This record gives sequence, structure tokens and C-alpha cells, in this order.
Amino acid sequence: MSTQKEVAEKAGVSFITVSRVINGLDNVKASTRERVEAAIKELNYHPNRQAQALNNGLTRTIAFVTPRMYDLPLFNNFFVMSLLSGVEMKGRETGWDLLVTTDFDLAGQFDFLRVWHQRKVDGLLFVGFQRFPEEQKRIIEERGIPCVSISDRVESPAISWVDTDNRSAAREAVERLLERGHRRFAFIGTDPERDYNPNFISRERAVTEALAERGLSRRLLISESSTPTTGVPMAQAFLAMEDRPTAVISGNDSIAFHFIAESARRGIICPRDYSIVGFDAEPAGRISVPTLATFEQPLLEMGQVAASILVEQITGTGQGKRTVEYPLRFVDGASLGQAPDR
Amino acid sequence: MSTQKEVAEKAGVSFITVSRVINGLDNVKASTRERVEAAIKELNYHPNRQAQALNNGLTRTIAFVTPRMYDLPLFNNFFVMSLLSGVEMKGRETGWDLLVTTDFDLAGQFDFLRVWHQRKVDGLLFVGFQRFPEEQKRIIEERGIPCVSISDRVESPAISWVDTDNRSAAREAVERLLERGHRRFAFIGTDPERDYNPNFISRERAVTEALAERGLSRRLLISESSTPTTGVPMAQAFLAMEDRPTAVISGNDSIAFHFIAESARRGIICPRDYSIVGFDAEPAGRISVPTLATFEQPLLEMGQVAASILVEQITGTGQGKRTVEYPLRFVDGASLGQAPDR
DNA sequence: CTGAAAGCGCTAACAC
DNA sequence: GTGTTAGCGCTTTCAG
Repeated sequence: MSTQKEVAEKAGVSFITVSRVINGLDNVKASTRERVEAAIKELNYHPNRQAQALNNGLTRTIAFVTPRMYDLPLFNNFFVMSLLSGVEMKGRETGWDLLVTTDFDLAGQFDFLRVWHQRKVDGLLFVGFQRFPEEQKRIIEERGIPCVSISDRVESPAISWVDTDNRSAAREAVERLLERGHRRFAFIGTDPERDYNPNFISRERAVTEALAERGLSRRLLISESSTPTTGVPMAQAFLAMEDRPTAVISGNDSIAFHFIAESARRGIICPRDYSIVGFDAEPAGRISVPTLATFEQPLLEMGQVAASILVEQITGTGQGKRTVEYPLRFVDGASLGQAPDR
Repeated sequence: MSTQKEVAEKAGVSFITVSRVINGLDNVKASTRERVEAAIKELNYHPNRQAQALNNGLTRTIAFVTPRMYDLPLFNNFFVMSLLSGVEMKGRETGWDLLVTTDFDLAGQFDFLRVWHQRKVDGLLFVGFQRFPEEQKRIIEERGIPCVSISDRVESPAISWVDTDNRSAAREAVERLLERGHRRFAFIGTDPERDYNPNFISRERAVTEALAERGLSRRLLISESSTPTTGVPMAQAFLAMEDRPTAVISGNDSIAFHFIAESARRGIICPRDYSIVGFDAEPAGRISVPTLATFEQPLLEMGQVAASILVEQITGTGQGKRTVEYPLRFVDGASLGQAPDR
């Protein structure tokens, strides 16, 4: 692990000249620069980021705060990992490294600001599957901690967000189901008290609203025990319903897959007996039986844009708080069919 | 962002005493300690890790080097993300942060050692879906960079590895298929030249070996164009085969899912027309139609153990290179059936 | 028990 | 163009 000093000795200059070379300052003679660069290459020298950060206050690292659900960090979640991919791409492109952390500590307390306090990162990307904690919000505002929220429209003058237009998409789902003759609806999702998910909440709200405008209503299926296979108990509750709905809108694809499988196991087949529409456009929906009607979000782009906004905020090149909303795109699938006539 | 100095002023001591308190040294009077601790709490002081690292040389951060496949980092890959979960758990438990990086830079060059050279991390966790590059291996050995490889048994006196016993599992797969009357086999995977995957390679080898011992052989299906839905073109090739195999062993579950779906679309149904066994035990295999026979690996534990070994190596509490091999556990599924009699 | 001085690797401000 | 000095926030001697 060579240092500036060693490079300087090898090149026969003072270490400050080395600093100038690696920072691309122009007040260095070409021949000197070449000697220094040769020495750098020879010693495989890399500037110590810690030391640099101590001076200029920039670690050039951002944190991606992964939400938890079912008390586990969501590393196997399509939605979260797609966002992470986008963030990583933008980071690699612009020279920012990525620290992945969770929104809670060993004791289950929120402590995602720790990495900023310790100066391990310059800013935070927060994926909002937890209600944004008030105390942390206050600290962020007070200290001006650069922070961007994805999918939760945090109410704060300091916190930018990137989100999708769930409302329009959910209304479109209702529309398409109505067109096919469906009149009895259900929405399936997680318990907002236990597993807050702003996407589920806004989707459910829009569904309810759109139906109400037509004098219709929806049944609500919320799993009591939240597990990765949440769709299973929901299907059981669904099958037990009197006057069972024929149209199901699912908070996301993942739940829908389990729902469909469990229903099928018990003889209730999609789309023969009911139709279902999901959200996320997981690739699995293209090969599932039936293929899944769903809505696609530009997750990669959302991750990239969130990272850009965050970096702008860190470097002070941004124009304060920004909010970005993306439209969703309907993806058709065999799971959306005519209402069974009975 | 308060500093030691500010805490010291507030507590009416010198900053060195603050340092002692936060490092838990015992040569501080109890009453002084209390005053300092009160000041720390009041100012919400967190030690600057950069500055600490500059002194003791420890960032308390490790890197998780995500492999790429199909030229994308594998953030949506069940195998890799399960390992990451394990690593994160162990890290959170022991106070190490996690930097997630990829094994290649913008130009497609290997540069995963950069984060170590820049002193952003103290060690590296490498998931071996690339042939471990010789130059990097040399540098790791020369400089004593702490490094643990997962799933690739890197040949180096310096690099510990954690892997599974793919050989036994692959032999078991053959065994189970033979028991059910299958005699014509195929192995499906990616092109090792293009998308090196040590798991696929060892599984394929063991299958070939086990069959050879019985005077049988296997057809090999390698997709030309590697995409996330690699199983699709493979199914097409499979269907076009003369004297089509009835037993398929897939490099992993993900490929198997696409394979099954594409075959079904063209009228060749599993398990009626052929049986298939995968690897990884992805949750999707429990709800797919048919459910997938596969092998389960203790991925979470593997991630945890790899992290432990790495941290031991960094802190010098380990005993040099270590190698750990885990057994795989067979998970039955409807995709494994009797050979069709014809 | 507590403090003063030196230094980790680097950069910014000011000489020469 | 190039070097010197000071200092980022902290820890590690060594004194008192």
C-alpha cells in the first residue's frame, strides 16, 4: 500500500506534486507529470480515500438503505434489487461507491443515519417500506443530510423523492377488469400497520376510489401472518369467501404468484374462475401459468435518477428538493380474462 | 457533525479523554466518563470512522463483489442475493459495514481490488462467477489482501473458499433419475467460456462421470446467446432433438423454470414427457407447475461463514487459509417422475 | 487518572 | 512550476 510520499521519492519530487498530478491540476510540467505517473504505475499507487475524505469532507460513497419486510432485509425482492441495480449503474458511471445497509440495527431500532454520522457515506438512498421515522426526518432536516426517498413521498422540505404514478395504474386495472364484465373485486396486500408499503397503500386507495365512483366496492384481503409466501393464506381466505370476487388486484406480482398457485391447488383456476392483475412486471410473470397481467415500472431508471439527484444534492449542484413521478405501463397476461358468467 | 473536540469542551476535559471513553479504555474516572457520555449523547456525537481508519488502518467495512452475467451485475439472482443476506446478517451482528461492488469497471476490466487499494474496505468477498483473474490473484498474494471466495475453489495459498458439494448432489440427481427408469439424459447450462460458473461446471462433470460409470452418456445443451431467460432457447433445442432425452439436469432452477415453461408452450409437458432436476431450491419452485425437484444449499449460512472467515483474516484472529464445503439437500418435486415408456 | 505532542495520508493556502 | 506549512479527526506514545 504505497503512499504519496513513496511515489514522490521514486519520482524525485515532493509529495505535493504527486497530489497535483492525481488531482489533475494543470500547474505541473509535462515531464514531471510523466515521471510521477510512471512512479504511480510502478508502485500501483492508489490515493487513500480516507485521507482525502478527511480533507475535503467527501467519501464518494452513498448508502442504499434496504428496507426490511418479514423482519428480513429485502435482498431477494425484485423491486428493491432492480432499484439497486440502477443505483449501482449510475454509481459506477459517476465514480461513487455503494454501501448497502438496512434501515434497522440489531436491536430493531432505526439507525440508518449511523453510516452518515460516522462519515462512511455522504448521503442516503432510502427505499420506503417503512414509515419514515419522524426523529430521523428531523435530524436530516437539521443537519442537511442529503437523502432521497424511493417510493415513499416523504413529507419534508429536505427530502427528494422518486415514485411511480400508482394511482393511474390502479385505476386502469379497475377499468380493464370492468370492461371484461367483472363486478366483484378484491384487493390483496399486506397489513399497512405491520408492513407499511406506500405502493400497496396508494394502489389500494385508488382501486377503492375508482370502484366507489361506479357504486362498487372491494373486499380487502390482508394476511395476518406476513411471510414471503403471503399469497398463500390469502388464497385460502379468498376461497372461503361467500359470493367470491371474480376480480383480484394484487399489491404486487410476488403475492399474486403464490395466490394463483394456492388457489389452483384447491381447484379454483385463474382465469377460468377469477382474473388477477399484479404490479411490478417480474420476469417470472412471463413464464408463469397463466402469464400475469401486471404493470411495469422503470425501476432501473428510477434507481439511476434517484442516485443522480442524491449526488447532485451532495455536491451542491442540484436545485434543492426534487420530486419525480414515473408512469406505469400495462403488461397484458392470460391472468386477465372475462368474468365467469354465473 | 460534532467532533471529539466539541464533546471535550462541553464535558470540560481534553479531547483525548473523549477518545478513551469511546474506545472503552478503563483508565478514566467514572465521574469523568459519565460527563463525557452525557456530552456525547447531547451532541449526538459519532466518531469519524475515516479519521479512525487513518490511524489504526481499519475501515471496518468489507466488500461484497457481485459477479456479472449477461453483462449485468447479478442483483436479481437468488443465489447471489441469498449469500449477500447472510453476509449482511453477520456484518450487522459484528459491526462491519458492507460495500457492494461489481467485479468489473466501466470499461469491462477487472478492478474489484480498487476499493481495497483506496482503503475503502479491509477485505473482499468474491462470488466466483468469473474465472478468478491471475493478475488479481497475484496481487492478493503479494499484498496479503484478505479475500474469501464463494463457490469458486480458487487455487491459491492465500484465498479461503466456501463451497458446496456439487459433486455428490449431481450424482444423487443421476441416481434418482435412473431409479425412475430414465436412460437418456441431458444437462443444460451456460457456456463456460462465455459465462463461467463453477457450480455448473462441477455439476455437469459429476453428471457425466456418474453416467459414464454405467455406460451411459448425456447430451449437453448450452445456450448460444446468454440472457436471463436462457432456458427458452434451450427448450427449443431440446424439442428439436432426435431421440429426445427424458431426463434433464439443469445448472440451476432459474434456467429450469424457463425451460419447463417454453417446452410446455410447445406441447412437451413435464413430468409427462420428461423429468427435470434443478439446483438452488428457489422458493418459486414450490409454487411452480409442476413443483421443481432440486437441491437446497445453506446459502445464508455460507454467506455468514464467509464473512466470519474474512473478518478473522482481517483482524488476524484466523489460522490462515480455510476451506469449507457444505452438503446439498435433495428437495423433491413433481418435476421428477417416471420415465415415459416408449 | 489526565493531558501534550506526534503522526496517519492527504489537500489547501501560501511561499519561492 | 514546485515546495513548505498547517490541519482534517482521531489514536498512540510518553509525561505528569
